[in-house]
Amino acid sequence: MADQHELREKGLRLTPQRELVLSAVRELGHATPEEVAEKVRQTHPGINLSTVYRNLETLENVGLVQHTHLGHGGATYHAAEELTHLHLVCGDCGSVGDAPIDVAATFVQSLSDDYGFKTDVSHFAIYGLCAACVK
Amino acid sequence: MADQHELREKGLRLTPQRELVLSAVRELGHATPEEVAEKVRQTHPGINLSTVYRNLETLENVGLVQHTHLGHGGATYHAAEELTHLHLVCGDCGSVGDAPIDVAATFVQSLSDDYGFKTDVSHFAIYGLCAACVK
DNA sequence: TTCGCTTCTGCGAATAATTGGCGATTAGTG
DNA sequence: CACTAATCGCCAATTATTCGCAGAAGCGAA
Repeated sequence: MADQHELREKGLRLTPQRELVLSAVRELGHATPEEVAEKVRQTHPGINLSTVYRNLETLENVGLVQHTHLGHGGATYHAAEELTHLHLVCGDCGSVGDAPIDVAATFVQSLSDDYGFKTDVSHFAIYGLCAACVK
Repeated sequence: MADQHELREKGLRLTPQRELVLSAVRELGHATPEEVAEKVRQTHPGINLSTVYRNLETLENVGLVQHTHLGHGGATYHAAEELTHLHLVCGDCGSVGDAPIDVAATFVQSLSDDYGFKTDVSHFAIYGLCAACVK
């Protein structure tokens, strides 16, 4: 596994739990801590929820994963690599759609030019109504 | 107070608590339920947190206030009238800046044209780094 | 003004989500 | 192989929000 490298390079110990959490996040795409825990437990039942929370936080600190707030209470986690899209959260049906970040390019640019605000497009959910619910 | 009208027109009973919650939201601009409760208690100490939560929800249902998730866990509430700006949340210092919604006009338009997604610009926080923290 | 129906409120318990403490375990180093 | 510090599992503690219920109050009608 090249995983070994990537974790250890960040100064982290390579524990099975850590690897499992990371790969669960990668496989799931979007996931809440609870969902990550569930996924991990499919193969390794003993893993504690606290451990999942702590590892998500650790992995986030070293930049391997990131979280987004999709509106409700809970955060959802992504692998850092695949943060190439925006989240379109439907306030009605709750679905989460994707759109390429390019759509926001000019918007981000204006915020930067006009306000000096550097938008973190990846950590940023967009609320509204999806096409299906608009009808 | 014209307040009487606006609440009763929506089919709500006009209770002191309700009015207090609404005016607290208006005075505070942004506020968490907790902050609203605190504000209200400055003049009327007996008011329960549950009541604040319930009234915020009720007021939201009739469109007088709205909530936004600014990233952490808690929601913050606004009066509906003043929802003419975006929230620029700084992930570093935690500050919440404002920008007129116009900045997002073309962005919103693209999402609508390309994805049929109707963005609720008012209920939508933007993450990033504020000008001060970028330096 | 009083009456009665229904909506609110206060209170306390119940839930959910997340965090923190602590002793036991284990990765990584020499 | 032994040692030290990071990490884990377990569980109690927080924090945020919701729920159930009995009593109080708003408001239209008599």
